[in-house]
Amino acid sequence: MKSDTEAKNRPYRLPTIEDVARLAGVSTATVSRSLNTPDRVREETRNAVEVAVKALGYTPNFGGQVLASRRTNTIGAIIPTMGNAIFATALQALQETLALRKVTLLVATSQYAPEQEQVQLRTMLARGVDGIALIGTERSAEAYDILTARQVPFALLWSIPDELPYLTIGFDNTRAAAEVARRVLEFGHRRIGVISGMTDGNDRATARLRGITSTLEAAGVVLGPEDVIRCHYTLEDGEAAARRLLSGADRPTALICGNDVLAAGAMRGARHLGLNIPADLSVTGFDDIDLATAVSPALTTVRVPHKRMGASAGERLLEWIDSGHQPQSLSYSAEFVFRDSLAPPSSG
Amino acid sequence: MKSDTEAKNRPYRLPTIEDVARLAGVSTATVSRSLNTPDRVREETRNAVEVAVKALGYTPNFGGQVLASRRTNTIGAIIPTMGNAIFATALQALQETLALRKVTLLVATSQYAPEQEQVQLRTMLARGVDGIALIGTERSAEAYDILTARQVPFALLWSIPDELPYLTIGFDNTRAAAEVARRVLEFGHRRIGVISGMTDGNDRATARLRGITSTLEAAGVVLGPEDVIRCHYTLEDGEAAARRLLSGADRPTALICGNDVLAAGAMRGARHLGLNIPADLSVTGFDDIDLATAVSPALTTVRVPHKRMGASAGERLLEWIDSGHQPQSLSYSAEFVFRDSLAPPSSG
DNA sequence: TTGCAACATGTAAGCGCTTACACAGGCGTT
DNA sequence: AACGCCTGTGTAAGCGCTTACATGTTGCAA
Repeated sequence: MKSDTEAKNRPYRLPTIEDVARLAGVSTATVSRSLNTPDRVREETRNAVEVAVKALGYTPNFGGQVLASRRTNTIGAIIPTMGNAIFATALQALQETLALRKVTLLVATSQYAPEQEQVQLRTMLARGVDGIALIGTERSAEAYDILTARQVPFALLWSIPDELPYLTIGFDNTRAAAEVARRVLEFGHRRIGVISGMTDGNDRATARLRGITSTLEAAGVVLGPEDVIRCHYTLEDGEAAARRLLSGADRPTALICGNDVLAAGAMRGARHLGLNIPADLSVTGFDDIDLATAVSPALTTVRVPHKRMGASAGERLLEWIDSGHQPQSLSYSAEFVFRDSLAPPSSG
Repeated sequence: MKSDTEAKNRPYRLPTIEDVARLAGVSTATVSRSLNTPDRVREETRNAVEVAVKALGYTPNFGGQVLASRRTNTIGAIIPTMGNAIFATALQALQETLALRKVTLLVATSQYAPEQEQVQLRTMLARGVDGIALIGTERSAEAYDILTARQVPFALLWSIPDELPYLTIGFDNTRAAAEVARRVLEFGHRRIGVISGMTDGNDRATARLRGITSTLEAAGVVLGPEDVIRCHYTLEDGEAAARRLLSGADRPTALICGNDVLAAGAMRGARHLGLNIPADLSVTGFDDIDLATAVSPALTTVRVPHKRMGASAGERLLEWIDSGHQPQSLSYSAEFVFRDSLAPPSSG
């Protein structure tokens, strides 16, 4: 009975290192060394092992490897969503970097929900990842506790240190957003609406909003609560927010948006209201994803170094894992990108 | 010396199942059962174990678990790129489905390159994934050999069986593309350009192109080699292709594109040439990603059941893994979505 | 020739978990 | 009262690999 069942699932048992050793006429230790540290083995022996490996179609068993070496060669990443190309692409850059080093990427999404993130975090740690990449710095102390208790190397992307002792690889969201606001002001706008992402639990959104409001206020443009909308990051949310902001009597002449998706949504909303961009309304985004140049007029936005952050995260994490020492944090700059969606307000 | 080094890396050794067993006053087998099959353990015992687990902060060691159970609870997915939201979102749906069952997702991208895919495939198998999701059906016999030799459950997404005995979860690309062509013809277009993705190694692109050309030909519209451009799937490629197709003397009045990204690129190209859409030129896409409604006019396209494919892939793979039997393939329908980018040609 | 590195390989002890099997005790049936 | 069965738990044998240590070889200096 039992052998029957077994036969159904695994007609032949996969070759083990022992099979290879036997066929090559060496010990399992030598096979292991041949595969992992080839330079510690005589060429002749190495060849014999290689032949045996090929003949049997041997691949090391992952579980055995992990158990014995205490390494999974796996890194985890938890991002808010794959729906936004900015994260998806950063992830791809990370994965490509890791692939060069034979490390694989475990991914999960949090949907911008801290509890979700924590669940995923736990799962990843249980999977024994050697390192973890997370977006942003704002999360529960508990989450950080889990991380540090396990002594797992981790990198925080997208933000720069808030005096945190952790490895961060990011850019100054506040400053970048402030520059957008400054440019909008420079074009002469005074009635300005802001479409921000949800700020709770999201330090990037918070930082950007802070950059915007403080810059505007410094210029004497004070935003009322009805001038700022916080919403989720979808086209529909952006559109709805724009419609609301534009429905009042004293309509804004410019909409500063928390990211390109919201901005594209806002543009769609404005269009539906019969407004012309940028003649009747200027719109700015943030991220500079492809979408920014796919819409018309193209979006004024901020170019976020997403691929570089993804790639660097991979490099630094691997460095940390190998050396046992936390590497230096990294701060990139985000570049303002001027395009046609921003223009002076029509004299009205 | 040795203990020094150890101390540096791991001040406290992580608790093992044995520590838990000792503290709870039971055997390791009972701890294991408490955790994996709680209903086989008396409540009282289970509680004792739970208390011990909490007290020690115990998490099962992944390597040990894998080695003993011959299961990694990990599923791999190899997609062409994360850059296109259609795949990123499908992946997210897959991941969410798996998360419900405590299974994690390993991801990799192939950049539409079969060799790349095969490398990634090997890596994933070496990681001992319990199942694999791949896009499309066209790949080397060798790739299929690897898969079947290892007897790893795998699902092919996005296409429907080409008489393949494998688990496929897809839709009829040919038919969907044919419908697009039919609609374009219905609107009266006769001068038609096609911007297709690269067709080699890409059965979806091939199928779509076939659907388009055969439908057009059946209506007496014969495409010359200069009317069809095959390019990569970026906005820029779409734009460049459109410029080329639109630069000739007898300009097409409609452009049928292999996906929404190409279509958005084509729209941008047309705009730069001073053409008005849809008055001067109709454009159609494929996928119905957010981008399709972010551009103006909104794209006529085909709604691809990407989330459902992702989710179903997860379910069927898990089913296969658990039961040991390959589940039935699944065929979804792809719905034509009419929007403003398609209109009759201007009488010129 | 001898002694001693340096190198190549083998031996065997785990790594932490799951699970087949054995066993004890309680229950219902005959 | 004897029997068999079910339930709950323990015992212990692996799962396949890495690696510290031991052993055997070789080459070279003394």
